[in-house]
Amino acid sequence: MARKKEYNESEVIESAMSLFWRNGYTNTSTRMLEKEMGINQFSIYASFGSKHGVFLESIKLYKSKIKEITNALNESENGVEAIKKYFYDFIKFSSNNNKCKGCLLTNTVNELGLEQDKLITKEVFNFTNSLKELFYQKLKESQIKDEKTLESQAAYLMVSMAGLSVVSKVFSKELLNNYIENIFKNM
Amino acid sequence: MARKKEYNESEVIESAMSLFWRNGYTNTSTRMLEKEMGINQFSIYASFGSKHGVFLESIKLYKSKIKEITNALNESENGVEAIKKYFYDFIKFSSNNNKCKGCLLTNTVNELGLEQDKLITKEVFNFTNSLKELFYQKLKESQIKDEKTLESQAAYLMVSMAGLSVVSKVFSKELLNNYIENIFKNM
DNA sequence: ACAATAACTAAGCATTTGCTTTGATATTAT
DNA sequence: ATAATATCAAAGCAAATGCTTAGTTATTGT
Repeated sequence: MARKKEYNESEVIESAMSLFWRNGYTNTSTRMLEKEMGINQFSIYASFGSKHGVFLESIKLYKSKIKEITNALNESENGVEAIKKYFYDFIKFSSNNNKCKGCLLTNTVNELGLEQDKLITKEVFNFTNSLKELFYQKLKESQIKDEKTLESQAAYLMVSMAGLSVVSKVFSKELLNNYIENIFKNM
Repeated sequence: MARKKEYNESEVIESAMSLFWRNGYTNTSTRMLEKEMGINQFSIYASFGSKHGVFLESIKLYKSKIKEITNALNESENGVEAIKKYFYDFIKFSSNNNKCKGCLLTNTVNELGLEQDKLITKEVFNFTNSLKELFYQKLKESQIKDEKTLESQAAYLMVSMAGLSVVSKVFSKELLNNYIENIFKNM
């Protein structure tokens, strides 16, 4: 019959994801993808259909990666301390030779806006909502607080986390640590 | 002698700034600028040299605009309450028919990264540093706290503000209000 | 009135973009 | 071995990008 592919689709997506994460969607050209993925345009289009197709697969991979640290939070029994650890875990997760790349999902929404890529937008809101829910559960575990306070604090932490995912790309580790410590000082 | 310009340079920069603010640098083309500024490419290049030149003028204008709300903070005597007001003022400032466009400076750093446009990067750090300093002064006015705490809280508020300038583009007014209220709950 | 000159319109330039086509190469079942 | 066919490399496509170059039009001091 026919020849076999010389590349592994999930391996080349790993490189693509890394490139999108560093440069954003628009500033990543198909020529750059070609180079980074190590396969040529024909193969990219044969496997993923379009640049956007490669991007969607990259997003999928990203989500599976970040799931590891949300799982750690989910399984922890340290309540609010576990949430704090989640903040620090994220910084480590998104760091690449001492520089944070932020969160691929929030980066994308920030770059393209809420309207341009509805699919990504939906992914982001799914993620932020479940994160808020997760924070709520963990807060409840370690604190005796009324419903309203729990809800308010969970929402606050979620927005703070979204903020962190962006400012982490710019500010020093020192400032970020101070940021996290102050957030949790009065939790 | 010669003919006079039919447009006012600071007027057309107002439109350019608005366009850059909404779409970002890369996603604003010279054709779009032409349309929005109401003058054609020849005139744009005659007046500002390049797309980047138009952008720098837009940044200049942006800074003069945001200065109004930092001035309000500077002149206030309400200490920490004035800082809180600054947070709310910013949201109002960046709102355009009920949608926040964030901060043009942080948007740009976020889009282009710290390396690509050193001039903008410098502007941003000048701004964040003076904002931190301003927060420090206002905290000092209304609180009896040791140097270290003041420094830490000022830095925390500055990073929170930077975070707000980004997340404001995405989350609802309700979530943003809750975010601000929680930040200042324990100040 | 008119020459001088700046501002205008619009066409055009090279480069880069996402994507496609072409034609060769390699691998498979028979 | 060979026919079939999926993979590859490389050239090519139309559209969009930032920017420039004619060539026309309007306003000015004399």
